[in-house]
Amino acid sequence: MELDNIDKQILRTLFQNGRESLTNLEKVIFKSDKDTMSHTGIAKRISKLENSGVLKVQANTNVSKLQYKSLFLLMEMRNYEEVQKIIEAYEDCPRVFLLAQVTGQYNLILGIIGQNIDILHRYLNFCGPTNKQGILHSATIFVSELIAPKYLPLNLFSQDSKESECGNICKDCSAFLDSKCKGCGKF
Amino acid sequence: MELDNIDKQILRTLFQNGRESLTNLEKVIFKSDKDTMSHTGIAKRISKLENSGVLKVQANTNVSKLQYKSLFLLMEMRNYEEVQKIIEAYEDCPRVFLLAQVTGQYNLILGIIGQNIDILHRYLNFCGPTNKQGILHSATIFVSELIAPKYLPLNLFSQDSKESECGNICKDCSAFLDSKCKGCGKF
DNA sequence: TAATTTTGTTTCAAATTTTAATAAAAAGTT
DNA sequence: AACTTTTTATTAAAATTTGAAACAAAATTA
Repeated sequence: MELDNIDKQILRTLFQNGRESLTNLEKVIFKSDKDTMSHTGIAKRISKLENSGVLKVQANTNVSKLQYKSLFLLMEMRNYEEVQKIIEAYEDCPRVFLLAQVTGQYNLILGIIGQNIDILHRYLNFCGPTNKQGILHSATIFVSELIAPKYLPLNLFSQDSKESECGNICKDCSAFLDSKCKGCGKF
Repeated sequence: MELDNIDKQILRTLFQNGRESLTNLEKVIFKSDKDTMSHTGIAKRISKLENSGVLKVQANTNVSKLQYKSLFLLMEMRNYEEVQKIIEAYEDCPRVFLLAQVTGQYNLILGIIGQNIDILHRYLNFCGPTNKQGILHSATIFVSELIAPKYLPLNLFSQDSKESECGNICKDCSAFLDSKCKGCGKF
């Protein structure tokens, strides 16, 4: 997918305000431009960008404002198959705000979020990826301040109670039973 | 800032589609709910969330679809002052999609993005944060696949030609002069 | 308790979005 | 080159949505 200047202008403007009206987009994008485009044309551009999977306009959340805490996990797995297992288990975990397969000493990086440090510790100890098989080595890095992005695309407030992919059953967990942890998706 | 269930529903729904109309939000949020709220009420909730800095509806971009490449940098700086210098220099860099101050062996994590591997290498060698003073140690981790978030809030297509904070002057750079690099904000 | 602020409702005109019909341009085929 | 198809954009009208204003209720503060 190649983007032309109009596409980039659209992305740029919607980055500032994702709910900007089409009529305003028309004005803003072509304010100092020789060529113009109708708001209907812009609407079609947006649909095309969305349908091709390049653009998604979303509610991003400033987790610092909510006092949430986060950490990064660097993981070295025994082999590629184990990497895949972790990815499958945790890619939809509501606590995972970042998941990347990488090359070098480590082969996975995860970003994990929690309502407070306690919950993060509990996650690490009981149901997080570092409890899985196939890990040769891992490093935990606590975030003292997340500077960018200021607003993160987080499905924090997911209510889906579909079976968790990670294989952990909250109702078997003492932290959950003691109400110290509210379980997946109950942020 | 505390969020109640209606706020969470709003965030959840706008996470799925940031341009959902207020009228639809009303229908979706209260479809199976005993209490309801007018679309005007929801609009006021959204404004409040935005004004308090918790929510921002933005265009997020799927960088994989654009074939962009990325890497993480872990940096250990000599002292806190040097950490601050890097943050000030790079927090607004259009290539930096992630910037966090952390504790442990390293004290900074950066995520860097580029149109291709070449540009990333050039950035590392010439104008990236690893060229700054005060670095005791750094590790570069190339991303082979970014799994989550699928859509990143990136100001990739920024056109602002305001002076770059990083202190590098593109017009003094051979890569820029040779058109091998298009400079900041010219994605 | 009273005053103030916050949060929400209703109503309705103004603004916006969507649809459909059409045209022009670009890409693909013979 | 000529023709067809596909893509992209325009206009205009209809349908929908938004936002302002006036008001009411609830929560907060003095």
